[in-house]
Amino acid sequence: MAERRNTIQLDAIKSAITTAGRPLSIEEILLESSKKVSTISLRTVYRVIRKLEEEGEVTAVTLPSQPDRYEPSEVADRHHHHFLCTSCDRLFDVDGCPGRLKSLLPDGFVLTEHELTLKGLCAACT
Amino acid sequence: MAERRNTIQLDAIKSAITTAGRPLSIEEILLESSKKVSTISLRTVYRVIRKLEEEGEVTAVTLPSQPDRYEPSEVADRHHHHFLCTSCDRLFDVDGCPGRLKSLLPDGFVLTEHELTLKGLCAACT
DNA sequence: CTAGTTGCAAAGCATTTGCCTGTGG
DNA sequence: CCACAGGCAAATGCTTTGCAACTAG
Repeated sequence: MAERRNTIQLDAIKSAITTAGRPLSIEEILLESSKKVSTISLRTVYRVIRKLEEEGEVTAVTLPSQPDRYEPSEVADRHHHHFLCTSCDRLFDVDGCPGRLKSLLPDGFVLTEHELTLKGLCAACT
Repeated sequence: MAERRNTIQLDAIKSAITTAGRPLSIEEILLESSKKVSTISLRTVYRVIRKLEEEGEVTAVTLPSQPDRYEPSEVADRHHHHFLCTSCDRLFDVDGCPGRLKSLLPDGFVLTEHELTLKGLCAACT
């Protein structure tokens, strides 16, 4: 049944996400895919992203007081952190990890995950 | 003009925040101060916390998908990070800092702040 | 022939506030 | 006597969706 159609909107959205090299917000995805399909709507971006998310193709990145951003799951699955530019509000991936985290813990605490968000100015905003 | 009254509610809230030793959510503050003033209302917690925040006595801690939590500004001003227990949902302060963060940055990026959130199980939930 | 798209209006949703009546510092 | 507390109901501020009519794979 589930006949799968390959629409230009789906294409534009997928391409936006994989090309960006950083997690994009719904608005950013809308903006970016508009360049290919000028009439694309916010509604469609939401619908497609939800579907890609369910299918496990994209993963959400959540920051405080910020809308979720999305990146390809294969990128998200590689352990990494993020850099938020406080000027242009764009989020970037940062490879590597400071390590030595367990030594920060109080006694009796067990560490299972951690999130590091760096903030400052990106190269374009410096 | 601003006649200042020292109510038992204000007392209970201040005491809850300073005694906890960790950032408390509005709900947690309500719960904790209820032990001293059983009739205290959510409305009052909000009103008092806002005032203390404006006066710079308490500082908000914001996490993704979590209500804000509050701690005394003197604690917040000492650079530290947080540990979120994924079982009891309580947030703890963690002293120290992994360092070596600048080396993670791409070229041309300028680092001004960073936030580290550790997650796992607290001593009580292990 | 239908999955997919649009566009807008409306629905979440969780936190925060307004208001108005009491009350206690 | 007036700043503050209490109790709801309602606003707020987003992000997300429902719907019904179109469009295109």
